[in-house]
Amino acid sequence: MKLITRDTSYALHAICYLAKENDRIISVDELVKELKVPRAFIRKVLQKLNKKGILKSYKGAHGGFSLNKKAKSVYLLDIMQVFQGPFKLNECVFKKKACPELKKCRLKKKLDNIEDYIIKELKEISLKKMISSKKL
Amino acid sequence: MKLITRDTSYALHAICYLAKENDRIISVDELVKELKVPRAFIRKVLQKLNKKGILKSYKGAHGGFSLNKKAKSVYLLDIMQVFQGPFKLNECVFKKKACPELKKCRLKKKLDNIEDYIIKELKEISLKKMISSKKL
DNA sequence: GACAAATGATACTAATATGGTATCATTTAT
DNA sequence: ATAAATGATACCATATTAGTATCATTTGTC
Ligand code: FES
Ligand code: FES
Repeated sequence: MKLITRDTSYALHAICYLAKENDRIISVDELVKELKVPRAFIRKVLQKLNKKGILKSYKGAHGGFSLNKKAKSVYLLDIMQVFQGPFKLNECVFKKKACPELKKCRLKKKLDNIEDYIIKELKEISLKKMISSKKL
Repeated sequence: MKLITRDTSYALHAICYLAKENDRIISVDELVKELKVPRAFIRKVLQKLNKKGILKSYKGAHGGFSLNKKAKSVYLLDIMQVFQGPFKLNECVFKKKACPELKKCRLKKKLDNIEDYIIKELKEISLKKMISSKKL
């Protein structure tokens, strides 16, 4: 039961590396050397982040990637959702038909509360906080 | 990105039903009729819960299942872990070798904090709370 | 302009997890 | 003895995750 998949993990580490290097353009080659991650896989990850506007890409010789936003306005939740889609604790599914007890079910309400909390937490963690050396 | 799989969901609903019926022995047939869930699947789910000591089973004619614990001492986390294994936000994996920055990595620390929080939350939700009609 | 160095786009494969089914063995109330 | 139940297991289908490979396009440099 994991909340963060491999691609999200690679993305996080790549983005953290980029953030620490400020606006330097960094090639896939450099990232592969630094992070020891499969080249083809990380390329796909970076391209996706570029399409979502989190990274900027530079084509051609001496090309590469850099952050497209301030480190304090990139959030963990956003990165997770790029690769893992929207967050849903429990769909409350019984086959095809809508859950009959939806309105009075306490379980569903509890789960929704937890979901809201997790989302709030993940939204508060900015890239800046991640790479900071300060506590919390 | 879902935190609760289908089998956990079925388990929760079955267990809630059992809890509401106190110590009555309830057959798979009854559960299937009540919950409209695939018979073979729910059987597997119930057998697993029995092995883990959360349910008691009664074989033979008029057999079935009942709760093996007080509703206030069965927790959501336990049920989830029966089907989904131990909770791990992020394994911090770079291929086979241990993560080199494990000790100073802030990202890892943040994720661990979130993980701890989720576990704490899920541990606090007892079956009794789930089926209660009171708030929170 | 030729060329090399980079990313863009896309299609493919392999491994694992999830969701579900089927079958036969065993136990037990009647 | 028999029918009604669970136990144990093996199997199958689909989706997701993880990873690879290939060719097209862009761009700096000689
Ligand atoms: S989760 Fe749907 S009624 Fe409980
Ligand atoms: S998660 Fe391992 S060094 Fe950051």
